[in-house]
Amino acid sequence: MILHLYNTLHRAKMEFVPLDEEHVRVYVCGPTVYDDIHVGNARPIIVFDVLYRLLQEMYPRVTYVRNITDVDDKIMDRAAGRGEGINDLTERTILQFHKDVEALGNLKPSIEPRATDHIDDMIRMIDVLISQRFAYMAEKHVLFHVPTLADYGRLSGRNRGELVAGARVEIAPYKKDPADFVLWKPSTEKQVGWESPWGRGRPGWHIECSAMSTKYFGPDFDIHGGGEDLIFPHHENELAQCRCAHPDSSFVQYWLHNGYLQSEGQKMSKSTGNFYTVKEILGEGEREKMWRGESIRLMMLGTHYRRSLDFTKKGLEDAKRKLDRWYRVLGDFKPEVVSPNEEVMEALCDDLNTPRTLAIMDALCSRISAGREEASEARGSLYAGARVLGLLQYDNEAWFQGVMSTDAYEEGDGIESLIAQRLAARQERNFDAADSIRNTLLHRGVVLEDKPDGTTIWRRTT
RNA sequence: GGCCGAGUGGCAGAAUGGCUAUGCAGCGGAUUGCAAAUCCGUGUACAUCGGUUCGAUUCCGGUCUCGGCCUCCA
Repeated sequence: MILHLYNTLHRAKMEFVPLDEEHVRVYVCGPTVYDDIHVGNARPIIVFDVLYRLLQEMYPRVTYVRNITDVDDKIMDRAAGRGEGINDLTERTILQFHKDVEALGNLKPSIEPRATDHIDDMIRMIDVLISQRFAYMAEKHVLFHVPTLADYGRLSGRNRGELVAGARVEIAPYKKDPADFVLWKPSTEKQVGWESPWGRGRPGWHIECSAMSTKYFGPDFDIHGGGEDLIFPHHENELAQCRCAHPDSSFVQYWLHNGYLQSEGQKMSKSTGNFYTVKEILGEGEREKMWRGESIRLMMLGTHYRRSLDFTKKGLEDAKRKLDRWYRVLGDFKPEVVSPNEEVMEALCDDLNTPRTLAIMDALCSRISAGREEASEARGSLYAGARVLGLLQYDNEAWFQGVMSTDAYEEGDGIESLIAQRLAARQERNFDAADSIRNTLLHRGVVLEDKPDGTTIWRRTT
């Protein structure tokens, strides 16, 4: 099976050939930890988690690095605004981040480096750039000099003339060239900072990913991913730094970028508050807002990763229903072999075509429940397909009846006793009483199903 | 203004130069005390105008519309 991936650098789908067949290396830009992640931040994490799982199916060893940006002006501003220490803010945010991404069914990355643990690596790289005359000092800043790299702009498909012409931001007077960007900037006494050959200061944004990817992978590696908004300037500048610091290397072989999210048909915007945080969608105790992480995940995978996706409550409901169906069809089935079938692999190997994968799995599901399929084999395929997507990770009972938050629901005992009362009423053919109990439970988010053998099962609606 | 991407049936969303996407919703039926779940059957599409072609939703060009990026936002 050959994996094809859309490479932003070449604007085309290309066959994936790893630099080292024995060890595939993937780097993805992680969060800046000044606030809880929103559903837009969750998309690249889910998408590249699927890529990570797929690569693990195909190659003996995969290293997945996803960084945490814990030094940034937004962090400093937020902490100052709250009168809180920077470490308190970042530690708390990272804790919530880990809860969120786990609830969304993501594997842990192999390495999760933090920017603040790699200041020395950044300083060394900046030093090389200065000594090779790709960077210069000006008013306590160190700046990368863009004209030193002839084909700067190759990744984002723009030239310097366009950049300068379209610049919306005021250009700092100490820049030799308007396109030059910061590698190191000075910190005041009160601001967080580190000693460096250029005085006490802190790194610019782009240098951290360059320094950390180089540290863990060396100057060349396979895949670098992130949201499409990172193409410019972040990834363009990473590329520039790395190619200048390591002139014999081409840095990243495959650049992958996921599309943006909209929210309920509107642009997601922090200023209008038009976005959901992951924490919010996962509920934290409010039943109406409570959604399973897997519902969010499935919804995200229902649209191809490079297209824009409208995040809606209706979409979550659809995803939940689809998962119900899959869980129902599988029951307590656990297969011995969990390799996805060829059809599923083919769809995923076509630039992670998850919508097509889902269609294949729906077809499997229909064939199983219509009794037209050698059930255990089809169930195995369904299970394995779900596994490579990071879905169906719950036990059946936990999915249908489990509580997501301890204080959110009544105990299951109350439900069982009401079901028993209803059964008695039905046996007396007192259907009004029976229906009233069913409605009571429905209002508590519990749906009943009477089975042909006279038993009644129940499940939660969220 | 520059660059990039997209426009598919009621909704979501794939593939494809000629052949059913799929899911949800709808409609008809089976089943059920009623439901729920499940099954069977069923309708609706390819923004627009040209071009290439035996044939285009699919390729090319124009138009319109929408979205994204244009120095620190995934």
